[in-house]
Amino acid sequence: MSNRQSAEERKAQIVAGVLRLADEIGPDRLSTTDVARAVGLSQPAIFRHFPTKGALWLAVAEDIALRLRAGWDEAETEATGPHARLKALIGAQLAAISETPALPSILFSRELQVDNPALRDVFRGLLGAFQDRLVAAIRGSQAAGDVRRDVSPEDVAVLLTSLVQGVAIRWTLGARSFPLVQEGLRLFEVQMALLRSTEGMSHE
Amino acid sequence: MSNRQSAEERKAQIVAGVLRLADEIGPDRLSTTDVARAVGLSQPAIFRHFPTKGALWLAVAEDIALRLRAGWDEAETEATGPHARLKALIGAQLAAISETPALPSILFSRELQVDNPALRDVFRGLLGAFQDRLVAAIRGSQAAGDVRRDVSPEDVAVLLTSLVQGVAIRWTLGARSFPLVQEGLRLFEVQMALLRSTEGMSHE
DNA sequence: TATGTTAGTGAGTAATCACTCACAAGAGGT
DNA sequence: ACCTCTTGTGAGTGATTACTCACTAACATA
Repeated sequence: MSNRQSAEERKAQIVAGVLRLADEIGPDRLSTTDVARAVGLSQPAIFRHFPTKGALWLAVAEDIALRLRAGWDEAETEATGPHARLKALIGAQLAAISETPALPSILFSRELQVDNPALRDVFRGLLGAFQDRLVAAIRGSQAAGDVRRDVSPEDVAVLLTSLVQGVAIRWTLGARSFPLVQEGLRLFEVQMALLRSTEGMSHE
Repeated sequence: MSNRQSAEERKAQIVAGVLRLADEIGPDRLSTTDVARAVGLSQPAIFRHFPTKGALWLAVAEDIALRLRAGWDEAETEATGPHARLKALIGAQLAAISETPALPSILFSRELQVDNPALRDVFRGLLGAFQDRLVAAIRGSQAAGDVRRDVSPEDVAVLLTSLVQGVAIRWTLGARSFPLVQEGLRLFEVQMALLRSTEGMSHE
């Protein structure tokens, strides 16, 4: 009846199924029965591949982390110049959310916030890593004279990640009725125009 | 054994209990049994006051809406001058999140995102109303020459709400290890300094 | 072809969920 | 004291949850 597959393939299928269902019915509503049906397995088969539901979530988080970091790497290697690098990083993050729309919800799921501290650590580390890359890119922009030097790179990084998160929240709550990446990058340019202003360049 | 109380008081107690528990164990993890125990009632007593759990959530949303709007009103009446008005609005929002820390989680709960469209409408309306107040305040700031006129007030409002949400996310994920209002207002001033830059004042 | 390993199943488990129902008891008016 | 409305309870409902167990069938290797 059912196709027998290698454990590796099955795990990947299950993780993909969780991500799809987390978006459709919510991360916390998600039951192992739902996952099994989505993948085309019996419910106990899930536990053949993951010892607990928490372990399954951890695998999902690691999959997300992998894809996010890959997106950042690609953005940074392809971009030329400090402004392009910043824009590519922001764009990569927006694209990742657009392709994995369950991401914001997972950030606030009880699984992450309450039940699964390990999951929380993974995402905390991810956000921190993104922040670090942004700070580095912003320092580059400041050195190139593309961003005024009288604001701390850390604060700028926070403003930019906030921008991404804010757009993502509006996108999620607004039934995803506008193109996330496009709107996000438009606002990014607005913010960058503010940061590029010449006043204060020769501070101190 | 248990204190008999008026329905009005009990409803308020139950709503307060939901808000507290939503923060402690997550909005979706929350069961009517938990709520009952928190208030000191039997579990069926909850359904004496609210016909369904969804109705209970709606009452919670209306309580939140009431308090948020009251905070905005107070902020706007007490503030003098366009800058103070903007700052007071942002501060009120930060304070509301700080006092009701379950707020961000509720925004992404399955109850709101999936199960309870009415709840979703309430919060969507709330966010829209806040945005409108911000836009009005920003127009005032632009008229007073406190904010440059070559950026659209709508975009500025989005940037500022994003700032609030971004700080709130960092605060939530970071185990609330920094003072939310203080850090939020600090970043607000950073952003306002960028928006105050003189370049482009005599546009058009 | 024989054998050990691994991916799968069907039938359960105890716990928990929102919600119901018949009934008890406090409070106010007369 | 009596009546009535309202707030409460104890016991129970069927549905759903994560997870287990005994067992089977597909595969790789010899």
